[in-house]
Amino acid sequence: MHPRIIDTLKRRQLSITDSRKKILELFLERKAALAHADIEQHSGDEFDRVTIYRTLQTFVEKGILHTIPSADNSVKYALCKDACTEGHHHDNHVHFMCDACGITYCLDHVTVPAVQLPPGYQVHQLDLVASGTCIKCQ
Amino acid sequence: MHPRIIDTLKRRQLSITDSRKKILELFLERKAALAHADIEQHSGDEFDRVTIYRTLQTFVEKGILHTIPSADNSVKYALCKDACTEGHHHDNHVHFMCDACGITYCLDHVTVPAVQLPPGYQVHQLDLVASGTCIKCQ
DNA sequence: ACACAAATGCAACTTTGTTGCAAAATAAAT
DNA sequence: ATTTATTTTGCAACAAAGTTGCATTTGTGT
Repeated sequence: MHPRIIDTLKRRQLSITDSRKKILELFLERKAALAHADIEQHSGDEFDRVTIYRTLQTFVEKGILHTIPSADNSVKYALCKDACTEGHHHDNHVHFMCDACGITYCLDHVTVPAVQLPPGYQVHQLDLVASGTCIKCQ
Repeated sequence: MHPRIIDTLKRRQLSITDSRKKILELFLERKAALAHADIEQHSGDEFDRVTIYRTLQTFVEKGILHTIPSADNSVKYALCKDACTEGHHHDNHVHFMCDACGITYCLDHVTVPAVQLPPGYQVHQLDLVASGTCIKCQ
């Protein structure tokens, strides 16, 4: 088991349960964004669907995961960096979705450039999703 | 009826039907992005749910509408500018989603800035969604 | 080991999206 | 203007995705 799992849960005062450990581990080892359906498959009927929904929701609320918007009604989740505060991710990194393999990555080292909005608009969050061909699918 | 409706449909060689006229009119008069559910409500049981799904799909394929990604599993649709070619919108404008009133706008005059991706990634599309407080909700 | 709190699983349900096909509406041809 | 061909619609049935309440189980702190 990945050493960061217990720590991550304890720091948020979350009970340490099998499903939470397993789901966190999935994210830590895959290093890519996962949709609810992906988790359901890879956890092999170990947990109830409802448990997965609730776990993902809790992880987002506690700042362990963040959601990645998509244009096809399939929200994905990805690990927040530790700096994230609870509730949102503030580091505004770019997401990349590969059209070929379908994998979505957080490009942690690419930051979203500033945009100049018309006067009167207050921005709280910026999400930039790039899609195309990833480095493995060239 | 808005004068552009018939023209927009004819140019794409689409049959001119009640549902298509009505749905196009909704977008033209609201000037904001609409989700499937919004359309279902505002067309008042006039059309079958299936017809709305198919109409939206057709409009996206024909370049009349484009989709706006979201992080909450509720894809929205918005009118393409006339310059759009069929299939996608190429003008890469910014989208703004207001947390207060829930309305999503296309900011047609704000373009997505270039981002420098790591070598090996080929970008075909960039989507930038800003969220916060819109000019009416300050 | 015990009591309390929290999380899970189950069942039932709602909402959302899809598919095939007959009926209806639109477009094209005569 | 009427007929024929094509396209679109509505219905029904279904599949998938997400939600809620509640009893049972699991985890936490003493």
